[in-house]
Amino acid sequence: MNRKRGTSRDEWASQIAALEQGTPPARKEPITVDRIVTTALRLVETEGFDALTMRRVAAALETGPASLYAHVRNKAELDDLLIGTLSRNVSLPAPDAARWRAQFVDVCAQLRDQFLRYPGIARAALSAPPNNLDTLRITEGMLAILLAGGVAPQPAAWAIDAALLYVSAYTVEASLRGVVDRDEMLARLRMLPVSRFPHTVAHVDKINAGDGHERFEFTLRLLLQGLEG
Amino acid sequence: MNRKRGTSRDEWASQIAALEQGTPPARKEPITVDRIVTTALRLVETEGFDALTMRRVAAALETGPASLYAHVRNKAELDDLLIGTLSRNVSLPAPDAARWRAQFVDVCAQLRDQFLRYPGIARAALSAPPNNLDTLRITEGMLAILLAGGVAPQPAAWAIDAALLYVSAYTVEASLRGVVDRDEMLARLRMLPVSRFPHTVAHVDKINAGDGHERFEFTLRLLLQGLEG
DNA sequence: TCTACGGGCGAACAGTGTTCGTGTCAACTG
DNA sequence: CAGTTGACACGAACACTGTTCGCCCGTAGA
Repeated sequence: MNRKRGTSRDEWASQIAALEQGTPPARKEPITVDRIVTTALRLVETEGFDALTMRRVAAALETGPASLYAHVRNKAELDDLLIGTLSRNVSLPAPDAARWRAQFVDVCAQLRDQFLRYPGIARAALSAPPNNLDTLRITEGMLAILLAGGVAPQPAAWAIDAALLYVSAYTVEASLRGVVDRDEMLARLRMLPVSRFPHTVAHVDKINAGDGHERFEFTLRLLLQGLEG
Repeated sequence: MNRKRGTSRDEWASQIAALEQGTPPARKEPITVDRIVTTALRLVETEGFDALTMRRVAAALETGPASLYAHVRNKAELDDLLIGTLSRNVSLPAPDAARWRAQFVDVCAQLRDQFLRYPGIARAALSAPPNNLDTLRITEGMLAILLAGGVAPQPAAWAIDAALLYVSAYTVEASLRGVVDRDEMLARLRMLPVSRFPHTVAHVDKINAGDGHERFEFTLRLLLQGLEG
């Protein structure tokens, strides 16, 4: 590719080349933050958060890594944008004092499903929490639900914080669960010496139980049950 | 350092050199897993988990990174060893049915303090949980406390899981808290438009409140309060 | 028409985890 | 005591990572 001084001659040549190809102007559509974010999300969805690399995103956009830094300050900022986009996907209900607990659990479940859809992305959620405006939108919605339910502001704020932390930790662990499968871990638990781990081996089946997100909802209900006094 | 074929001549020279120095044989004490772990822990304690690098550990041991792989399979395994060592530092009480809640909270607080002492190491705890024998020792102890308190096995197992996840998430966030300070975040919260974030700005002081680990113990008590029926 | 500017991007820098092959010492064996 | 063996130490390199520098170029404004 001889790129020596682009005169009208080169332009002429590129126009002719454009005629030859199917796509009309063959002009590469410009890189935008949105294109970066959607590309990154697709990458995380298919290959996991560890595969989310500036180079991989750039390659998927058919460019070099340096091009991304005109639109995104950091990889950290990219991570923030991702969890912001995910947060924008959860819908907040109008607070209903009658069923505030169910509403709260539902919001958490939405967030959980968003995180589970993009394996490992919850690690990013644990590194950026309060700044993001989209995250604040969720906490505001949760606060509205709890206050409508008659919960005092202080316990409400702390419960929201705890719930969000739990959702993140739960999804981080869940996306890790794919690596080591259940049966293998169950077998290892059974190998434990009964002398040192009596209760663990006695209830090994209870420990690993929990089809679907039974465990998840159990914890949240436990958290909410103690509220409102 | 001429290292050409170490004959008895070199040995002789090194013995003489040993005489000159204070330390008797000047023989580099061999690398062991323990030395690696303690060095790594010191590194994390002073510079944080991000500074924990195979190269940094090797440099602190005055060697190259390749030397570590004779004793540690992975960096992941090193991380596991670290959280194992930390777990070994928490002492488990003999279950007392009368004060099972306090005992449970105390164990969690011990783990929390261990994690807080080594900033960021909780991220490693979120990536290795159930395999480690030392972690299982803690869950066994917790299970003993809860069962002694009259909690049913299934809720007990789930509550333990939830508590451990919360401790990890809490400490991860806490070690991040050092980067962005409270006042700055509080100021940003006050800038929010009241139209969109009415409850958040109304109770901004409650949100950020919680001297010490008030928030931490609040959440755990909330979790335990719902148990035992 | 000329100029300035901002995005695109190749190349490079400083790190990272990990492996290969070679060295070198210690202890067991004949 | 001599010789071999095997485990450990480690320099160098590989394939990556995030990030920056500086150049090119196309468009917009004067």
